[in-house]
Amino acid sequence: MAFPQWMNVGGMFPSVEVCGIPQSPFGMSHQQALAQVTAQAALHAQSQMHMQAQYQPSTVTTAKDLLTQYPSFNPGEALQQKQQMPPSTSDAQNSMVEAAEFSHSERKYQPPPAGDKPTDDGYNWRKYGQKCIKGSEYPRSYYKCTHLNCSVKKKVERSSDGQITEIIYKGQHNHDRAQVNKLSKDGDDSNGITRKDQESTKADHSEPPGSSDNEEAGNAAVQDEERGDDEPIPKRRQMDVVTSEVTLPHKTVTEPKIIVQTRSEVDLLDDGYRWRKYGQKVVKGNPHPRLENRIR
DNA sequence: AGCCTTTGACCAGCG
DNA sequence: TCGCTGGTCAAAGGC
Repeated sequence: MAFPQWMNVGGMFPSVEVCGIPQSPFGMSHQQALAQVTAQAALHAQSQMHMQAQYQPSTVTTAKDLLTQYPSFNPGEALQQKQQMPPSTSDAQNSMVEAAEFSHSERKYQPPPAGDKPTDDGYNWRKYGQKCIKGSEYPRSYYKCTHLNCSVKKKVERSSDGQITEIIYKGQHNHDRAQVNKLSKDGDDSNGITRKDQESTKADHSEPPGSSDNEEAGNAAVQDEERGDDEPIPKRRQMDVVTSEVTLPHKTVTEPKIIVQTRSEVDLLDDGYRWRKYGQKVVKGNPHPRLENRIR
C-alpha cells in the first residue's frame, strides 16, 4: 500500500501500518520528526496569508489559494482568519464544516500536519479519541475544547496523504478564542507570535461569543454548488449538528474545497463576497429568520 | 504536577 | 435481535 510521502522522511524509516497509517518503528513519532519541517512551512504560509489579507482586502483570497501555494497551511485557520469565524453563536446547534482537498500534482512537497493538532485556530483542543473510519485510510480524530465549560468538539479527517480534508466543528464556544492560557510549546512559539500579529489585524472584526445567530450564509451557496448529491446525509446520530456534510472523494481533485457553515452574520459580510439580502423568512423550528443572500 | 495523546473498551443508532 | 459503525470514555503513559 502506498503511504504518504511525508511519512517517511528521507525514506530512511521502515514503516508499519496501523489502521492504514504508517507508523515509525522508532520512538520518535513521525509527527515529531516532521514537526520542524512543518513549522517552517506553516509559519511561512501564515505570514503570507496575513500579508494577503492585509494588503489585498478586495481580493477574494481564500484559504485554498494558500493551500495551493502552501499545502501545509491549515485551511481552518485560514478561514477563521479570513472570515473571522465567531467563537460561538447563540444557537447550540451551530456548527461548521471546513474542508479542503489538494491535488497531488500541485504539490511537490507534502509536509505532515504539525503534531496531531490539526488546527491552530485560536482554541485549545484536547484529543479524546481516534477512530478508524470505514473507507477512510486515515483515522478520524476527535477533539474537545479544553476551555472550562466549553463543550465544543471537532472531528478531523485526513486524506491519504495526511492532509486535513475535513474539520467538523460541533457546538459553540462559550468563550473567546483569545485564550492564550499558557505559554506556547511544541515549537508553537512562532505561531504565537504570528497569532498575536494576526489578532491585531482582525481586531476590528472580532465578535464576542454568542453575539450572532444567523446562519446559512453565503457559504450555503457554495455548499450546494460543491456538495455531491450522491453523498448521503449521515443517517446516524444526526444529533445537533447542522453541518453541511461535504463530499470529499479523497481522490485527486484539482481544487481544494473550503466550506464553512456558520450562523455568524459577520461571516456573511466578511467572506470576501458582497451579499445582497433579498428576503427573510421564518423557518419552522428555527427561532431566527432565515436570510436569503445572493452574491452580487 | 498537570496536561496531553494513545488506545482498547464500551455505548448507541441504524439497517 | 444482531452486527456494523461511529462516537465517547477512561486508564495508562509520555512530555
